[in-house]
Formats: sequence, structure tokens, C-alpha cells
Amino acid sequence: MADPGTLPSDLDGSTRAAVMADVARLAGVSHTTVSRVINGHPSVRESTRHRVRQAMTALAYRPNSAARTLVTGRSRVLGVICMDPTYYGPVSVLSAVERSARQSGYAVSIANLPGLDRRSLTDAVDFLAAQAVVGIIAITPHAATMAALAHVPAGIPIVAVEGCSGAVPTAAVDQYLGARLATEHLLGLGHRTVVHIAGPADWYEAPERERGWRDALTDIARPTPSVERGDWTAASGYAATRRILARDRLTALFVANDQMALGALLALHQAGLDVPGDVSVVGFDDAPEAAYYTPPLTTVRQDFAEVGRTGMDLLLEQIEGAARSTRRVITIPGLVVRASTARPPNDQGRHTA
Amino acid sequence: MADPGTLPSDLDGSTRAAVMADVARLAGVSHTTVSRVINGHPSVRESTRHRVRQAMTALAYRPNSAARTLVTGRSRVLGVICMDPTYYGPVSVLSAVERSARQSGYAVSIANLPGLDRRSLTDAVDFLAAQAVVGIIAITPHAATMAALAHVPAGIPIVAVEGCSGAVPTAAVDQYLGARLATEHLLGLGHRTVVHIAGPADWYEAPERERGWRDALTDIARPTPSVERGDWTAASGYAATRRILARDRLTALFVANDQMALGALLALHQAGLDVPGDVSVVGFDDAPEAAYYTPPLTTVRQDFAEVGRTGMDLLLEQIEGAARSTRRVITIPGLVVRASTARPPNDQGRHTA
DNA sequence: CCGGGTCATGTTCGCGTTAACAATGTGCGC
DNA sequence: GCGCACATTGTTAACGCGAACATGACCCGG
Repeated sequence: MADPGTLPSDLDGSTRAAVMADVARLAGVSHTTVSRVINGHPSVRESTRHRVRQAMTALAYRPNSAARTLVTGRSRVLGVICMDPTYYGPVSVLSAVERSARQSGYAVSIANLPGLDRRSLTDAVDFLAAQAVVGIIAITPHAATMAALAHVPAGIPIVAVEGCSGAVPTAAVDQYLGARLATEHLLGLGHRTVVHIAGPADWYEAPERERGWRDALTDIARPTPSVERGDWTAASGYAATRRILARDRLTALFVANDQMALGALLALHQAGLDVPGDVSVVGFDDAPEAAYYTPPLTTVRQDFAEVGRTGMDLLLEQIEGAARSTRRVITIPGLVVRASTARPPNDQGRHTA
Repeated sequence: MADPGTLPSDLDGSTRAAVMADVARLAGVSHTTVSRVINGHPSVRESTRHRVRQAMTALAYRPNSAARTLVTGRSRVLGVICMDPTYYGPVSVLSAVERSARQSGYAVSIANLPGLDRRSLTDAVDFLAAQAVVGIIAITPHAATMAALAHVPAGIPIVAVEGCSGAVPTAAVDQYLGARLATEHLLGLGHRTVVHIAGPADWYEAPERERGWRDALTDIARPTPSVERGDWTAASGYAATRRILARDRLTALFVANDQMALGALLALHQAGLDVPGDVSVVGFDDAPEAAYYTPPLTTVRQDFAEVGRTGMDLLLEQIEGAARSTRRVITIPGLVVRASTARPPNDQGRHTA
């Protein structure tokens, strides 16, 4: 005994949503014509197009994406694979990706990686593939998962962001360059050498930054102190710094990210060392907080939003027909000098060229 | 002249993926039986079930979610609406939500809010509704968007996380209690009063925390210094602290989140004030870095993961038939005492009961 | 030995959309 | 004045799946 007289504009869920046939009936055309109007097909008379448009608004018609996906075989959904997005970098990239995806008319479905093994990566790909995503952006700065990327079926467009897999197109920041910038900044201030706290070896960025640091030193024949390693957290930066302090003295410290640098600042402070009076510190990332550490941190700035957008561009390029390339678009990082770096102690007025 | 002899297990995208009919053919049953096996229908003979399962693995069969959605009218996709997820809180919640959603067999589609107005909220809801999401979790600690939540059509289950809309079920942390904890901790140490740096007034949390702070003071008849306001960023915390220092002296400072507290620590340091020797500081959130600020920050801990899970539970409850309630599940915050708080200066051995 | 009930399975239809193809109308050249 | 090209619109058939209904085999009691 449902009331058939209910207003068609009734949106509160009590009546079924309007479908294409309803619009067609109201506009006095066939459902095919409605479809044509929606998809911008050229051969529809202007007056008809107008009538259909009116009917659509009158009924608050929304195309059913499931039906669409079923018949075309492709959805308007992009998949994003990310590690536990708690670090500043991945989060910023995710945010930028979502933004540009929406601008291009795509929805974004996310899949967190529970672990770092190949299995969880393929699971995530399967999970997204089951949703008929039309492409995948993988924010996986982790070496093992990057390797797994090479093995995803070629049928589905995929792009890596922040990382370097030889197998798929990639958008990333030049980590090596950033590390050189940081190290050379310290050397330029007059420090004899620079101690490095690296990130976990199984992430892509960590060895790259370490390599940049090492090359900057060896290029001018400076000794390379042995590397301490953290896991990106402030806690690990703190612990690594304490190990270094127990080992020998230092005047310059390059830490592989800002959070670990924060831990380093605390350890130095607790050891009675002044930054930058006794020790200079440089970080990496330029997280928003870095400018407000005590002291404000000199660091390497990565434009994550830019990287995210670039990744989207690469993906769309692939979706729109290009075969999977191995293109690699790199973004240039920049050094942001703040108050955590200065000349080494007892270096009165050394004049550089 | 395509080769019909291609192996059915060919997954590389060159042949069409297996569908239910293929599985049925291989197992020697009808597609309906395959469907029954997939959906766990009881009346399938054990041997048949086994044959079908084998056929499914042999063909690497994946159900087509679009077809499923089309015929059942409901997808297995949840929508998450979030503000630009750069703050620690929203990110953690998003992560927790994704995790528990996947565990319950749901995919998660995200929609960033470009602005804070009602319009962008309804746009986001529309955007998700067009994907036939089966429910929405809104991480909108912003007052204006929360108000807009009340106006989304009743047809679609929705839950608010971190916030308080009278209209929809909500999972949140007791902000008021957290602020009281923080303020009373400082008062308990012997501080005569506490200065407050609040968050933006149009976010839900900010006035709640301010109210907790105010009540803690007025309950024991202490003066309530005028409130400075920031926008959650370290920069604004720094600026607010400088305004306070220019105004009058203080011994205790309660800052509405950790990032602003970081800015406060820097401003105090630069003003030559020692924390906690001269001024005690308490933050809010317990971001991972807070333990490594200089000095390590006493703060109020919110269990964001717990809140995210709770939100999911509320949503599933609603999806599985319950009408939209106005249930509100609150999580209890806790104080984490670190090195940024101490007795006020010139308070030698005050004995409290 | 036969009818009714139950279990296991198959047949058929429809979800809302796009697309290939068919059908209509309209104008223009010869 | 007739036919042909083109513009516009309609008809119909998929897409892959789930559910209502139909079918057939089998068991048990009378």
C-alpha cells in the first residue's frame, strides 16, 4: 500500500532514488538519450539536451556508478596503497593525491599495508583490484614493497611515489641531492666532518641519503664516521645520539629526518651541549614543526604536495592509454637554513672563498 | 585469430579475468551454486562446495564487486570524510578506521573537505553517495561541518568521530575531562593559576578544553587569565606565547595541543625562561614527538585508535539495521606527566594533603 | 507402493547502465 | 521528385551477479 503519489523529489531515503528510466520518462525521451546527455555525446539536439538536464535536476538524479562500472569495465576509482600513514611525508602525499584525483573526477580508495612483506603488498593490490580500480598509486618508500611492485599484473596502471622501482613509473624527490645539500652546508660552515644518523636500511630514502652524505665527505677527502641507524622516530634519534656521544666528540650532525633530529636535539641538550654553539644539526623533510624546535631546525625541504600531484599525472597518463613506462620524475629538494647550524666552536672568523 | 588455448590461469591482463560462469563450467555446476558457495549458503553438498572452491582457486576467481553492488543495492565500501589530514589526531583516526573497516570486509573511500563550510560537507556526502557507500564516517572536529551533518539524508548511515553533533552517533574523547586533568595537575603542583592558549573557536575541541580549564580554576576560586587563541599550529602557539609574555608573568601554561605547546616552549626558551623551572607547560594529544620535546612534554593522552575503532563499531551497528541513534561513546583521556611541569618557583616544600 | 516433505541444484529474471545497431526524419543535389 | 547522406533518436543486448522460483532426487510413514 505504498503511496504512489510521493513527490519524486523526495530524497530522504524513503523512496527509491531516481534512475535513468525515470529521467527519460519525465523528459519524454529514451534512456539512451539520457545516457548520451550525461556522457556528452555530440549528436543530441540542444533543446532535447536541455529538457533532459531539467529532468535530471528535478529528480535529483545521480548516475549509478556500480551499473556504470559493470558495463564499461572501468570504475572512476583510484587506489592508493600506503604504509601506516603516521609520518609526515606519506600523509602529505596522500592528501595531495586525493586532492588532484578528485579534481580529475576520480574517487580514491585506500589500502593500508599491514606489513612490509611482499605478501601484504599483493594482498593490497588484490583488494583494490577487486574494486575494479582503474589505477593504483603506491606510496611505498620501502624497498621490499617496491620490489613487489614489479610483480603486479601489467593490466593495471600503477605508479610509485616516494621510492624507486625500476619497473614502474615513479615520482620522487632527489634524496641524494638533498643529503649532499645538507652535508655541504655543514662543511661550508667549517666543520671538519659530519656525523650521520641514518634511517632504516630497508627503506628507499635511507641509503640514498646516506650515499649523498658519504659522497659529500669523500669528494673532499674528509673522514666518514661510522653511521648510527634509527627507525625514523624521535625515540630512535634520541637513542642514536646518545650512542654517538658515548663514542666520540662531534661538531656537526646530519640526521635523516626531522623527527629523529628532534630526539637528537633533546639528547644533545641533556648532555649539556649547545646547539648550534657546540654542535650543528641538520634534519630532513621540513615538517611544519621543525621551524619551532629548540632551536629551529635547519633542514632539507621536500615538496610532498608536488610529488603527489606528479604521481597523479603519471598515473593519468598511463590510464589514458600509454603503456607502462619506467619514467621517473624527480623533484628537487631545497635547504632551509634556520638556527640549528653555525660555525664549529673555536673557529674564529674562518674566511671562505 | 586469438589463441583459444590460453591457460585460464593467465593473469597478466592479456585475457579476460574469470567470472562466475567460468568457475561454474569448470566445476560442472551452475553459476548459482558458485554464488551459493561464495555467500556461504548452507544447502550445498560438501563435495560440491569443495569442487567449486578448487575451481575458484584454479581460475584465480575474484567476485566482481560492481555486479554485486548492482544486484544487491549495497556496496562493501565505507566513506570517510576528513579535513585536510595533516594533524596527528585525524590521521591516526583515519588509519584506525581503515584498519577496522578492512577487518570487517569493507573498503574505504576517502573524501577530503576542501573547506569548512556546509557546502563542502554536503558535496563530500554527495560524492561518496554517488559511489554507493554503505555508510559514512565523518572525522570533522569542526563545528560548522558538524552542524551540516544533521542535514544529510537519513537514508545513509553516518557517524561522527571527534566532535559532537546532537544529530548523529558520535565517538569522541572527553575533552572537558582532559582539560580538567591538565589544569588540576598544575594547580596540584602549587601554581596559583594557569594561563590557557586555546584552539580556534570554531572547532569542537577548543571550547570544550577551554571550559574544562575554566571550571577547574573557578571551582577553587582562582582567577582566570584571559585566553589567547591559536590555530593548532606551532607557529600560532609561538605567537600566542609571545603575546602572553608581553602581557604579564606566569608560572603555568596549559596549551590546547602539542604542536602549539612546541611553539610555546620555543618562545619561553627565547625569553630566557626555563621550563619547568620558571614556567610549567602542559599540552594536549600526546603526539609521538611530545616525549622528545625540550623538555619532554607533560600532556593529555587521547587514544585515537580506540576512537576510530569505536566509530566503526557505531557505524556497523547502524548499517546492520539499527535506526540512526544519537548514541555518544566517549573515551577517557589520561594525563602523561613528563619533564615540562614542576612546582612553581619559590615554592620550597609546600606540603599538600 | 505411493504422496508429501526436504535437500541439492538449475533456470530465469532483473539490477542500471553503455553501446552496437536500427529506425526515423530532414535537407539537398541531380 | 527521388534517393542518399546525415543528424537525431530509439531498440535491444550485454555486463556479472543474486534471488525467486522450478525441478528433481531421495526419504519416510501410512
